[in-house]
Amino acid sequence: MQSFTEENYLKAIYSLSLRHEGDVSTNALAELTATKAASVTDMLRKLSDKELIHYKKYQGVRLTEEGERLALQVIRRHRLWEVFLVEKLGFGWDAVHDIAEQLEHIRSDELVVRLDSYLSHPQFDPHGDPIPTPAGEMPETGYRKLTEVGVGEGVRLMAVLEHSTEFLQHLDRSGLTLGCIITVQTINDFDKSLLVQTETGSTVFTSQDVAKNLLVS
Amino acid sequence: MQSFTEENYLKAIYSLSLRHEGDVSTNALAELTATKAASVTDMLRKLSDKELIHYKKYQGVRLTEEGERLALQVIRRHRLWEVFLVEKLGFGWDAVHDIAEQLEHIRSDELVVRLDSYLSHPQFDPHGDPIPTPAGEMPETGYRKLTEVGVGEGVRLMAVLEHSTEFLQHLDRSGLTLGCIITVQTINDFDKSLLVQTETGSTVFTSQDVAKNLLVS
DNA sequence: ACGTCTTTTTAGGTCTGCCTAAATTTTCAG
DNA sequence: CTGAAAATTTAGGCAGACCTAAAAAGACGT
Repeated sequence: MQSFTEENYLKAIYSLSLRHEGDVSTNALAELTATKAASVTDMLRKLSDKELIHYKKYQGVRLTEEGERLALQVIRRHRLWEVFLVEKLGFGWDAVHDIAEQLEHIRSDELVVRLDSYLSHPQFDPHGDPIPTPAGEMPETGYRKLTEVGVGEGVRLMAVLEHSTEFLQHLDRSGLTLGCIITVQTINDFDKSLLVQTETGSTVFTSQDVAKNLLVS
Repeated sequence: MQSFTEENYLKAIYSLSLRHEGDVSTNALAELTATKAASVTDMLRKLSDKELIHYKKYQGVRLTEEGERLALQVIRRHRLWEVFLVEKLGFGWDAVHDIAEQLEHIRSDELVVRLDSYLSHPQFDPHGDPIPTPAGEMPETGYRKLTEVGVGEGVRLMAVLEHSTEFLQHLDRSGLTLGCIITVQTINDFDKSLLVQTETGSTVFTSQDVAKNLLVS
């Protein structure tokens, strides 16, 4: 059995290994977990002893099969709870991340099974992220970042990569909601910012920083 | 802000101070929290520094107003989650205690407010225990223990004091459910065991150990 | 290929919550 | 009232997860 902290490290390693090819660095983990590199090294030794990660000193880190299974289990719980908080308790999608960070560590297999069934086996969380299967597989989505879409293309906003309250409230204010259809009107060369048109006809200015966190299909 | 452990000690002190008059002893706390007396002493010093308990060495311990407020807040969360687990997720009343022990420590005021409202402001948990008010007051029930009921008296089973899976499954097997009406037929003098008749007409043998954990009105 | 800069690890320390063993205080029987 | 037993506290330690400072390893420009 793993501690909350260990589960958080596994999740962090998983999510960093999606972001960049190759192994995950100690410094990147330190930043994501808001700790110092030395603390990360301590934990890596421990996770390595438990055979949850492949780790060679100075070489970066990668999840073992078992480590990935556990990481996906935590992510599954996190996303199911987010669905519960939004669908059942009526929280806004911008308010659920921190609470789900706590709920994801509740230990009870039966609870996850029942919650999943109570929520009618949702496939996606309120941010559009796919929910890992009970068997520990992450469904493929094939979404692209909005930054990869060309001028004139019409696409649907499917998911967001950033879950902070600030970012999501910014989207709300811009009228960008999950599932809405948007068309890229202009791409500014010098800063890669975009002008996109929404279903309602209004035009929204979107910086690259925002666009790279929007997934479309 | 308190740690999980501190919250558990506050809850333990609260529940022991209901059981016996006067201050709570170190040993009683050690038994309830499944730790050693020396560890309890450590924690009492800490809680005393935070002014959550009245504590004089060798004299036992009592919650301050603030300590009681916090204890009741934890108990409120525990009982609300138990209602959720039984009413919404379909758990048996014998299976929810351990999960609620974890959920009760989730930190979010908004979550408790929404959960309470989602559950339609329940007054009692699945074991018949009253749910403390948001203001931090424990509702009075006036229930008696079944051991205090005389022969021939007909009463209604309102709550149970013991929440272990084993005890609750025993009640289920005996046909004793919350809300059922029972009549005391016989009290055996030598071991204080009872014969009670249920609504359905069947007669149930009830040892004193069981009867003292049944609350009726 | 070499010195410098960056990254990572090691060494040694803190704080929390637990432990055992020993000392102290309280209780209670006679 | 007193001395043994019981309850409690103190002393000193350990493990988890973090820290700072210093050492070691790796990366890189010239």
